[in-house]
This record gives sequence, C-alpha cells and structure tokens, in this order.
Amino acid sequence: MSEAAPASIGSGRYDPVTDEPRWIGEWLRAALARDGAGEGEPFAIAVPPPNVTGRLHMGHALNQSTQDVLIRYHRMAGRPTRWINGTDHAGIATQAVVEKQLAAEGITRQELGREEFVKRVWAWRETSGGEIIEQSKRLGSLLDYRRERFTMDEAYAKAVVEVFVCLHEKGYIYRDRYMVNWDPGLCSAISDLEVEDREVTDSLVEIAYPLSDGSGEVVVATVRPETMLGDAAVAVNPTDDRYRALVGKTVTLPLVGREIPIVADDYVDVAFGTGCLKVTPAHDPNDFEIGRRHGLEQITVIGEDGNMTAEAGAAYAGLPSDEARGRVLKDLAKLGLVRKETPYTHTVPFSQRSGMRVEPLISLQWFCDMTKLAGPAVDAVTSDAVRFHPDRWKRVYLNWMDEIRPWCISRQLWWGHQIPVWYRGDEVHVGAEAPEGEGWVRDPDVLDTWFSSALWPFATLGWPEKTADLERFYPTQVLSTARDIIFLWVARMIMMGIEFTGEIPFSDVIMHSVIQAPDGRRMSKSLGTGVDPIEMIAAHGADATRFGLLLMSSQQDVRFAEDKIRQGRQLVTKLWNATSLVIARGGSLDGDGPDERTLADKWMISRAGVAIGSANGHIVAFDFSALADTIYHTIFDDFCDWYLEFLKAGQATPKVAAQVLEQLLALAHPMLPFVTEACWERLPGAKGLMVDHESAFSPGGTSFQALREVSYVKEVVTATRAWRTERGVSPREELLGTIEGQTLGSPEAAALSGSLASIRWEQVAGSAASMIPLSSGRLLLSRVDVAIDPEAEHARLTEAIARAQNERARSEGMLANERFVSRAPAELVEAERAKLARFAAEAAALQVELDALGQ
RNA sequence: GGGCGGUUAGCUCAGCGGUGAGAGCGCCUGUCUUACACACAGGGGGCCGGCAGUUCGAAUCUGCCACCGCCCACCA
Repeated sequence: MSEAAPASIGSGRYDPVTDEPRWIGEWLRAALARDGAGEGEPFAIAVPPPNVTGRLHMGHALNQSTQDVLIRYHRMAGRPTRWINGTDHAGIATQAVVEKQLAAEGITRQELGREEFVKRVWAWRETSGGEIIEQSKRLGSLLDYRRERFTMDEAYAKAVVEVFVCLHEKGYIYRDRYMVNWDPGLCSAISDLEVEDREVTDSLVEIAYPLSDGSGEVVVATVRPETMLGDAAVAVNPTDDRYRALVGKTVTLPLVGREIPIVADDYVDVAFGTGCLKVTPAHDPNDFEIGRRHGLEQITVIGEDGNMTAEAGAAYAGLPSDEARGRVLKDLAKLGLVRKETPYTHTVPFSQRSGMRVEPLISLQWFCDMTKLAGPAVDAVTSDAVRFHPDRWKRVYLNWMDEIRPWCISRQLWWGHQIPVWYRGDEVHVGAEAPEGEGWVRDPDVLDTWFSSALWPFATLGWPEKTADLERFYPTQVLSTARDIIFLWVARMIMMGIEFTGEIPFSDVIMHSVIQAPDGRRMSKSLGTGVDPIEMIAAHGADATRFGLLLMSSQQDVRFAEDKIRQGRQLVTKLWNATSLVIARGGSLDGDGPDERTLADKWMISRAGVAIGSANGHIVAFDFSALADTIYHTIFDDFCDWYLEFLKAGQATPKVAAQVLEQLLALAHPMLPFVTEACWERLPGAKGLMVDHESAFSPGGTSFQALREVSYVKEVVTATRAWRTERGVSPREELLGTIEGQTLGSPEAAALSGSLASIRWEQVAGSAASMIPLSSGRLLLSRVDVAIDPEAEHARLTEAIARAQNERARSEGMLANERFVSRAPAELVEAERAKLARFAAEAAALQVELDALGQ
C-alpha cells in the first residue's frame, strides 16, 4: 500500500465514509482551474434549483447523480462543462418557515410589517438557507459552487422584471377579475397546477325554491348550501321537457328574498339530481361561466378570509363558511324547504400548498395568456428539437400544451418578486421603478415562484445582458428532473426560453424515476416513509449511494432497495482491493520498453474495450442503470474474477494490469468519483486527478481471437470446478486432462486454463476419465491416483445423455417444421442445424463413454 | 370520464419478436486459496397476471379481462 494513503485507510480496508470527504476540495480546485474552459463543444446542465428551505431527499440524490455522471463524463471527454448551480426562493415554503419562527416568538408577520418581514427572510436565508448545497457536495456533485445563483438575486430580479414588462407590453400579461383557486390557508390565489383533487364525502342537499308567481317550486341539489345566498339564477337544460315551460320565469330565493331567473343552459345535466342547477357565479367555476353567458350578477357571499360577507345577509355575515352552512340548512329546514339529504362522495379541489379546501372565488389578479407562448414550444417538441426520455412524456407534454389555460401569476404573499406595477388613482405604470412624482403605490402582490423559475436556464447565465457565459453555455444540453413538474416548470422554461432568447433552453429532457418507499408508498415526511440519502451516505458512502440509486433507477417508478446501495458498496470495496493487488504485483504505469502482452492481457484489454463501447452507448441513451450494470460486471467478473486470477497465476502482465485498471477507474469515475480518485492516487505512475483524466472512454484494441479463446478457457475452468465440487475434489489437487474434438484453442490458452483449473494436459484414456461435453469438443478429466467411481460416472453420463437427447429432439422438431426451414432467416436455420449436429455428436460420444464404462 | 405505466425467481428489478429466460440480494453446499469472508467456488429456484389471436417462432406484437399505481378532466 502506498504511504500516501490516509490514516483512515491504514488498516488496509477502505472506508468510504471517512475517506470520501477529502476529495471535494480537490475537485473544487480542479474545477476552478478549468472552469468551463477548453476547445470542445460546451456541455451545460442547469440543475433544478432546490428550495432554499430544502434538504436533500432521495429524488435530489438520484437526480444529481444522474447529472453528475453526465457532467463528469463530458468533462473527461474534454468538453468545457458548466453545471449551473443555485437555489429557488420558494415563496410559499420559505415564507412559511420564517412565519413559523415568528410564531415561536409570539409575533405575526402582520405585526412585524412587510419590510421587516422580508428582511427577516433574507437573514434566515443567510444563516440557514442553502444547506442542501452542502449536502450536494457530500454527494460528490460537481456543481458550479462558485456561481451559486438564487432566484431572488438582484441580477435575477432584473431578468424577472424585464420578462414581466415585456410580456405586459405584448398584451400577454393582464389584470382581471376572474374566478381563481383561492387558498384560504395561504390567503392567496394559487394556480390550477397547485390544486389537487381529493375524494370527499359531503352531504348532497336538495332545496326547494318557490316560483315567484306561486305556481309551484323547483328543487335544486347542492353540496354547499351556504352558497345559495349568492345564487343568481336557476338553470335547466333547454331540451328538458320537464322544465321547458319554466324558462323565463323567476323563483324567489329563500332566506334572501331575491327574485332570480330560470335560465336554459346546455351545461346542465338532465340526468343529475333533479335536473335543476342553482347558479352561483361568484363561487363555482362552472357557474361563473354560466353567469357570463347569461349576464348574471356575481354576488360574493364568501370573502377571501373564508368568512361570509355582508352580501350574505345580516344573519350570516362574518360567520365562517362551514358554520354558515349549518345555519342555512337549519333555517331552510324551518321553512320546510329541505327536500332530501343524501351522502355524496365526489372529488373536490384542495391546495397542495396548505392542504386546505380550495375556495373558488372571484378576485382581481394578474394573469398570463399562454396561447401565443405555447405555439413555438409545441413546435420545439414535435420537431424533436427537444426530446423527452422516455419519449412517452412527449405526448403528455403536448396534450397539456394543446389545452393550455391562462396562468394566474399573482400571489398574495410577501416573499417573492413583487409585481412591477405602480398605481396612482386610475393611472397604472408597469416597470421596475415608480415613475416621477408623488403618490405612486406598488402592487402588493408577488409573482408565482414558478414565474421566476421559468427563466432559470438563461437568467442564471446573465440574461438580459449578453454575457460571455450566456454565449458559451446557452442553450444548455440536458435537463433532468422528476415528471411531476413537467407542466409547472419544464413546459414553462421551454416557452420562456424560446420567447426571450429565441432558442430552446435544452435539447434533452430526462424524466428520472420516482423512488418510492420500500413498501411501495410515496416517500413522504408526513407518512414517515422517507429514506434520507444523507443517512445512506453515512452508512455506505456517497459512491455506493450514487451507484445504488442509478442502478435501481429505470424508465418507471421504482421502490427504494437498500440492497442496490450495498451492491455499490461492495463494488467500491472490490475496486479498492483490486487496486491493492495490482500494486502488490508490481503493476505500474511507469517504465517504458515494448509491452509484452499475454493472451490474458489481450483478452482483458478487449473486454475493457467492449465495456467502454457499451458504456458510451448507455450515456448517449441516458440509460444509467445499464451503465451501472456494465461497470459492475466488468470490474467484478472480467477484471477481478478472471483477469486478476490470471495475473496471480503468472499468466498476465502487471504493467498491462495497471493500464487496464486505469481504464476501468476512468470508466467508473463518473459514477464512483470518490473511490476511483483514491485508487488512482495509489497507482504508481498515476498523474493528476481522475476528475481531470481525459479520453477515458476510448477503448483499446480489440482482439476477437483473444475473446474467443479465453471464453473457451473459462468454459473449461468452470466445467472443471463443477466437476471437482460434485465429487469433493479439492481445487488444489492436480488433475490430468485432455480435450478432444475441439476446434478452438492454442497452447497459450491451454496453459491458461491449466493454470486456473490445476489441470496437467496429458493424454487421458477415455475409459479412465470423466467426459464433460463443452460447447466445442469434450473435456476428459482424470485424477492422478484415484480411479473414477463407475457408478457415479454411470449416473452422470446417463443424465448428460438424456439432456443432450432432449436438446437434440427439440432441435430436430424445429428443423422438421417445413415452414420454419422455409420462412425463418437462413442463418437461423443454419445455426439450428449446427446445434443439432453438436447435440447429436455429444450424445453419441457420451454413449460411447457409457458403453466403455460398462465393460 | 379520458390517458399513461405496471403485473417476469422468495424480494427489488432487467430483458420487449428468434425458439434452451437474466442480474443483485436472499437461500443451499463447500472454502479463512498469501487483494478482498463487504470474499471465492459450486448449486437449487420461474406454466414471464389470465384468456384469445397474429406468426415458422411470443415473456416480447394485437385484442379483451383482472388487479396495482400515476396523470389529466367543470358534472351541481
């Protein structure tokens, strides 16, 4: 072991948990030295900015591992890379954190005042924000830590204002009194995308509304009786014969006394309830539309505070709406107007933010019309300028874009980008600063956090200034994220990117797996099902965690399996130990002179080449699970189980072993950055850091001859080991062996298999030996001084014959099928014929053996 | 109501027309073989959710059904 190895690994066993952290500083220095410089085609990724309040969860860990593999890979390939780093101000989440803090001190933000409150949020951000950035370092993410962006930075804020003003000038952004999703918990409007439907069992109440002319009544059904105070009409379907005659008449609204019309509207479902619909334009999105169609009054009876307004009448004003519901029902019952009450299960909107039931109401808000922005963003995806991986998300995106609706962008919060609009009386000014003169008041609302996030790929690079960074790294190449923000974020970035830079912001969108809890439920803090990646790192190391997450990831959701992380840990340990062996055997990258390459060397170089070739393919296809698998099996199986055994048997060259190890370390580095640095550091002759290692993924020469020969060697060795195990013969006991009827192989191959299987190749008499059929030819084995047990041999041969006959019969069956012979590709038929010949020969040879045994 | 994804070894997942179905873990049997017992060697284990169909050939394609999960949607 090298003296350079740190104390933590002095025992000889590698402890990733203690060794890993020392590399982060080295990488930051290396990144600093390079800093996106270089000749090649730049490669950039903008990290999805985590909330400043956030802590690294499993999704982040997988997502960052994915991106880090790409960044390191392209960096090693010599491309100038930039992994744009930063955090999101996360309006609602951050405001909530600070409000909670205030609550602990016994004050509200209202008591503090807006200016002081915002100061407190900034102060919080300085001291506690961005912990997740430190956690990213521990994961090994090669983010651009020197340029950490924040969506509330001054420069970023400028970009936000620029975009707002510009969209306003174009007429896309407008202010309107419109039905919005009101979150009573937040006391703010929220967008459609922040609403989730939940199933709830309410009571469906049927209420009689008397006709004003006294000629009868109509019965309406509702789950929210309290909204009847704001009813503006009763609607029936125009085709409904039951009510056709009533259209144009009026009813007198109970408890209120208002006379409201009966109108005809297609929206009404004849089959639902009584076929009569009460219309409350101010408190239901459908009723709002009906109201607009019929010019109905919008009577707001529930305020933004969730309480009944004065318009609800003196008896109810000021009551919380659910209390008012009971009161209204009671009062209606007293009048004998409640006709029926049945439990009714349906879906109702809830706020994802506060968890409160959304109150649809009419409010003065800012909106952004998305239809014009959507056009080019649709084209970008249909033309494959932006590609989704897996590509089924393309359709999901396009479907949503086709029916895109106006986006409510104002929020009644204090933390965020304040809307750059100023009012003085009836005057309105849009811009970053108030105009000259007294009395201008700024719009108190802030923008939806996603409005600023939508600018992330270019605002982080200095836009609207024409910076060198923007020139060099925009558009970025890859965006990797979870599918739940495809509309919230991805679609909007594409729209804004095209609108403001004229270019698509990224060309490949990777939708990584959602990692579920081991039991299949969603990982969530509230359910207690979350698994903390930082704990995984503390237990198994960051390399193992990265490897495990990428290995378990796929094109679909997966359950978290700690097994995979353990598998990564084992690979890490294996690499370390393999390095020790190579060094102990004198492996070094120093020294010159012509390399002598044995068959084993040529084989290993070829295997490494094959692995590198498929790894390159997996990177291009963003198949990180397959990449992990390739790395694992190349290191475990090819390198350690076979090649290093050849090396120990004197059949491989230490120098070549060191060279191949270098290749494998480079191959594994993007996925296992820490241990590969640690191993590289120890390898004699290694220069620089692995993170800077260039042209890592270029395969050496491939020898198909060596691949074929060693494949046969492995077959011989494996068959011999099985033979030994079967009869309890020690691996060290030398056997005598002969191969007959084989077409492969060379003296060097024989030496290889002989050395690993402890076989002395001598002519062995068939009757004194066991015969083992191989893919080509037969292996005869015999112990030196011990005769074979005829009975055991008889049983074994009988079984082997049966197996061969079985295969032979299957093959014959296929070939007897004329349609197979005539329609299947010729080479397949030929291959089947060869198989048949092989099985027939095998069966015959074994039969001869069996007969000889009997004599 | 519409759409998408899943159902393969005890567990977590690959494979997605070429006919003997794979990995990791777990299990069984050996081995402390001087890199590694976080190891090595050998082994057992699967009517590839069900039913039909297409095909010379289906775990792989098509249709229907059954469960499980997700997304979208204005039915009071």
